[in-house]
Amino acid sequence: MVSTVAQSLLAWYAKHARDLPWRRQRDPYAVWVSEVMLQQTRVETVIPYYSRWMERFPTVEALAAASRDEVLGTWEGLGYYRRAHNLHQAAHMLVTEYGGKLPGEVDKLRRLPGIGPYTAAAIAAIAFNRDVVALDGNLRRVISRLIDLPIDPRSPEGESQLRSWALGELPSGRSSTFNQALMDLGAMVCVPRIPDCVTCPLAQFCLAFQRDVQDARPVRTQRRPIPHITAAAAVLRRGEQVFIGRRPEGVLLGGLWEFPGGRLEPGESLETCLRREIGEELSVEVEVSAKLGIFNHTYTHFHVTVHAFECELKGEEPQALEHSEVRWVSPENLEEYPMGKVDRAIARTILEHAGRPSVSG
DNA sequence: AAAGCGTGGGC
DNA sequence: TGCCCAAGCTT
Repeated sequence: MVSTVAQSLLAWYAKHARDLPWRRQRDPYAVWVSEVMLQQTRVETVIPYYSRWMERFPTVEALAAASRDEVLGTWEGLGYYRRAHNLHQAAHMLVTEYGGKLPGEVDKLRRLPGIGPYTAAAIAAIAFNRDVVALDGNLRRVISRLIDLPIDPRSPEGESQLRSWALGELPSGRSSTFNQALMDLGAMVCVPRIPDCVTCPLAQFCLAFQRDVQDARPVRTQRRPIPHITAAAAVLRRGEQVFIGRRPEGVLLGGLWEFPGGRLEPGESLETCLRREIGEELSVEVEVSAKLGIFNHTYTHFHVTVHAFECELKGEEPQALEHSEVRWVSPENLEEYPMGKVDRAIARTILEHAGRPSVSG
């Protein structure tokens, strides 16, 4: 028995489903890659990354065989770099434990790094058509409005109400379509701001619409203000080469390469900061010379202003005290080393100073 | 269980 | 401009 809600939803989806690259086949690997890329990331942003990724790593085996820098380099710019690291790790596990095939069971999927409750359910539903609910931001918003949920949809109680509603409406054996239809409805009609209730196929079932409180659903939780910090970075030179280090795993921008440096402490000058940081990280003394530039950036939970300086080494060789790996590289080769936004901007500036225009803006 | 973890786009 | 958001996971 298919509920009226499901009937209306699936009829709408039959006409309006988005044509997305990862929907053109039902390869579990492709579904997995797309789901991980889509975590906290817009569809339009993901599409070009997804295409490049599937070209370079078309199978679990190809991904497992790739180098860390190939993987991170393909991911560069997408953010939340632990996702790429986890994808790589999970590919190794899949090759050794599952013959390179993704399992279709939620509990087995959950054991792979980077696969949480949502992604496990999404793969099980979309790729294997299992009768499970993949509760993402879209479904939380759509269902919060349908049932006029007056509490935080991420709280245990809110989550439980959303899930039991969805399970009750889910047409058995059509889970793949049902879940994706709710996501598309959330992405195109039941959008966060100014939902298009006039064209919504579920308006007749929507309690928030009937009560005209759709703008107040889902209920929002408060966020904390984010601080602003100042930092200094050093471009150490040895002849034509410059110094970079790889950030350790599990920290901000883990696994990516960077120019050494760090956060300015209260009352400290930029020069003192840089000499202190280089001493702590690399156990060498430097002389701070020309300023290369000032770079602003916003991360998830703080803003930063980075002052980059050319620095001269006094004799000794830098030690990798806080980096997992360090290297002297020619500026024209910097591109091969995956970096976050700020360090990539510094790298481009170095190239410009060397009289080579950056590749793109 | 609250906080850390990127980036780009819309208004 | 500054803030909010966009298919979450981990500790």
